[in-house]
Amino acid sequence: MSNSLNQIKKNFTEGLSQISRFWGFPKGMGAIFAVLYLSPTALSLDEIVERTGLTKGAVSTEVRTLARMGLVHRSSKLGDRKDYYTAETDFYAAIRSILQERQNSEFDRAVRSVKETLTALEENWVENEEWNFVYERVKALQEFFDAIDSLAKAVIRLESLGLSNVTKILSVLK
Amino acid sequence: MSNSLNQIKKNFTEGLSQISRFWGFPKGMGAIFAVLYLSPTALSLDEIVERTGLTKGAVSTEVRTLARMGLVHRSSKLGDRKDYYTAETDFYAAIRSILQERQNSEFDRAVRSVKETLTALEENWVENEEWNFVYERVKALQEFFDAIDSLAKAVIRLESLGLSNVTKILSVLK
DNA sequence: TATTACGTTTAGTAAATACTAAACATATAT
DNA sequence: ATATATGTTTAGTATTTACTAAACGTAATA
Repeated sequence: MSNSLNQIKKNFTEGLSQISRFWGFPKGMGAIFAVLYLSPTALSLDEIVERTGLTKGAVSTEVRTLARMGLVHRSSKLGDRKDYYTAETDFYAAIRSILQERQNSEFDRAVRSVKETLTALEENWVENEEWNFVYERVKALQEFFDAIDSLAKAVIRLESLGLSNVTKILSVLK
Repeated sequence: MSNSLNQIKKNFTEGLSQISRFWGFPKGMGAIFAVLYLSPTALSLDEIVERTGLTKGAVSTEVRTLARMGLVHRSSKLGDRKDYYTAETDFYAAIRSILQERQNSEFDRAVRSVKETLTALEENWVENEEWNFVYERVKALQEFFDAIDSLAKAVIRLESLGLSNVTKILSVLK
């Protein structure tokens, strides 16, 4: 029965919605990506609305952030003023894109505040045990963040190298 | 002035709170970790309450999940029935612990649903173009998740090797 | 056995977030 | 110029999540 495929698609979409929520994104985002990912053709905004059950407004904004993350692509057909959307299928590229997105934003500001703590400690320096202790700890955290940062940058640089290769490399290390 | 150190600590705590929220954890968790991290001595639950401004209930539950993640450790002093808490300072160990925690939980269940989609497609197979298309896509996603999974497992295996070393290795690759 | 010192659980509240419905903006077609 | 088709923004609502206040459980002490 042909209905079976729709049922399967629905299950898949629900699964991706959950995964989306798990990573701290709205579940609607996962659903939108899922319907695009399973569609052989590019979909218009209204088609996405129809298949996800969300409203135009929600789809409009969420599809934009998906595009900014590089998980979907917006295109247009000649002589048709609708926008059309397709899913990115190169997930490694998408990961790079997401990491790059995160480089800026909230996170960077917060990490910077750790570095500021460090300089504040240096500038108002008082030689005593606790001051030393706090300084060492903050410094260690800052170095950790630096390491994370360079790891992220390294991953970004892996233009053509699939994540699976990285996995192989890591498994050789132990 | 000695007050300055408290001010610096407060800024630091606020920074970690934001970082915590950014990664999808309650900001209170970040605050709790921060005060423990900057304390030279182990702190009791009530001391944490005092320094974070949270209530006992909140600290009680959040300190427990921090402990489960391996980010703090619970200990007790002889002849004192309070529990005492300290921050984990080996962040690489903590990362491993968090990854391990996530192995189970929500995420795994969702990922499994993708695999289920795949078998559902195989079992109800209908030979046509769309069916093939959907199958290929779902399969590609499933392989991607597998890669992520083995990457996580590889990282977990890196007992003694610091993340900073991984960074170096990655930077050599490009 | 009653009291005290703790940690945990629970029931309710406040705050944050995702989403809806509808007004709006803009370009195209009539 | 008016109407139509489209995407966006906005204002409000519903849902979820973090947190509070207080009751509760439990073990140690008196």
